[in-house]
Amino acid sequence: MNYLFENINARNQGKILKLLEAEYLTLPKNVNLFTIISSDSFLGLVRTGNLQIVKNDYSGNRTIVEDLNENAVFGSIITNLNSTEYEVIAKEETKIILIDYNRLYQNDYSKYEYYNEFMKNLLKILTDKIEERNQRIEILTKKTIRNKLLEYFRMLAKKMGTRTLYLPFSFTELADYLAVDRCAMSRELKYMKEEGFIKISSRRITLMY
Amino acid sequence: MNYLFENINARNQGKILKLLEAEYLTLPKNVNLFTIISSDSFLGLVRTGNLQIVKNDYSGNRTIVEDLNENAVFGSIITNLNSTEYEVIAKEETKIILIDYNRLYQNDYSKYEYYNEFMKNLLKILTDKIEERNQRIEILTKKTIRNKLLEYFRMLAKKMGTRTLYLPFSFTELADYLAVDRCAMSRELKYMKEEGFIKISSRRITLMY
DNA sequence: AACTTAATGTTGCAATTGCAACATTAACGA
DNA sequence: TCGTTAATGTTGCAATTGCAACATTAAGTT
Repeated sequence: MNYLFENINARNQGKILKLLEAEYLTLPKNVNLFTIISSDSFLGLVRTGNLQIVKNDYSGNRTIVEDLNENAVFGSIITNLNSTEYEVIAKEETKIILIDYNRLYQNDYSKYEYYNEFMKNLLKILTDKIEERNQRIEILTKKTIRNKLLEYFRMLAKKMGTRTLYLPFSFTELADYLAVDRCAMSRELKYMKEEGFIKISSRRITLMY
Repeated sequence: MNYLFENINARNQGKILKLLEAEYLTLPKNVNLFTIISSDSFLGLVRTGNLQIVKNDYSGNRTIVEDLNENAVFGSIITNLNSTEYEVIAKEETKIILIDYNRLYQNDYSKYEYYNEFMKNLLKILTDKIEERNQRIEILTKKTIRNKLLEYFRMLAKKMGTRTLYLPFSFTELADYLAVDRCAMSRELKYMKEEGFIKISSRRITLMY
């Protein structure tokens, strides 16, 4: 895991947040961030709780763009939020920090050695975000629901190092993530169970191959 | 466009490249970078020419991960290349610079003020890469070939600011990009032409809606 | 120009999928 | 605990798509 403040002590952390005029916010459960603030040019950091970035497009489709937990970074540096199509929803009470995105670039803080560390961390986080996107693209690129599921399961299993994995979200959300019809996915999972490929009990899935 | 050396003069550019022990390479047409070098932990910069990062997965599918021209940045900071599945192919003779990825993080160059600028540029480039990925995900998320095509055309048209757009790659490559069967895509394009949605002459496409 | 190779176009057909409509179960709030 | 809402499961059916096989055209090479 990469944290924005990795290798930066609490004191310097505070200095950075002050330099950048960071803003502290608490989002109640099920509240959309954009009902509280209007700007979309920020770098956000989840302190505690859980956030989802959700896109509702004109044809009524709903997609989870990101599912964010403690220490996760979000904002227009990562997702173009400048559209009414996006919602940033707290799935539970969530504490966040917002940093004006422009301040990151405007000033030259290179004289503060810890700021350089901060930038390095940010770089690493962005690299990870790209990797996340690449993985999703990898999955979406598969031509059948079964192959999308298998690719996804394979990745999760690899991350966890076992053949048993826990879905980080619900089946409804999984269907969104894979960009397939939930019912069709449910049917495919049934077939895969029947053929002995996988075992499912609630969100625990075991690969049998 | 964002360049790695934006706002850095030639002299300091040279210093940075020296600090980072950058390596200069020329790739002949149709040559895979990995037939020349073995390391995959680098940050690459295209000086002139054209590169494609292509993935061949185990089931024989071929996908263009990236299509890179002058000033484009590539490497494991953006795409996990640590797999024999990837090829970095020069579509024409291409000059590149390679920087050992680890050197970016290992040392503390914050004393060089231009290095901070360099990091900022890199940050901006990564942000753009994420945006690229998000756009592709947006497209791949559409459920029909027609909607994928329309979403893609819409984005290109928006970029160009007109209803007429030029495909940056061939139809075969477009099918890869959209992750659909080329023949099925060709059929769909025919229908769209017949219905008067679009006009096509070679790679120039005009939106009629 | 002749030849080779790559790209594009076309179509029938079977497989996969989305959609709709509904049943069942789980989760949640009063 | 009851009632409500959200999540999950199920299935028929029509639409979409991938696949295969082949024709045509364009591009590249000698």
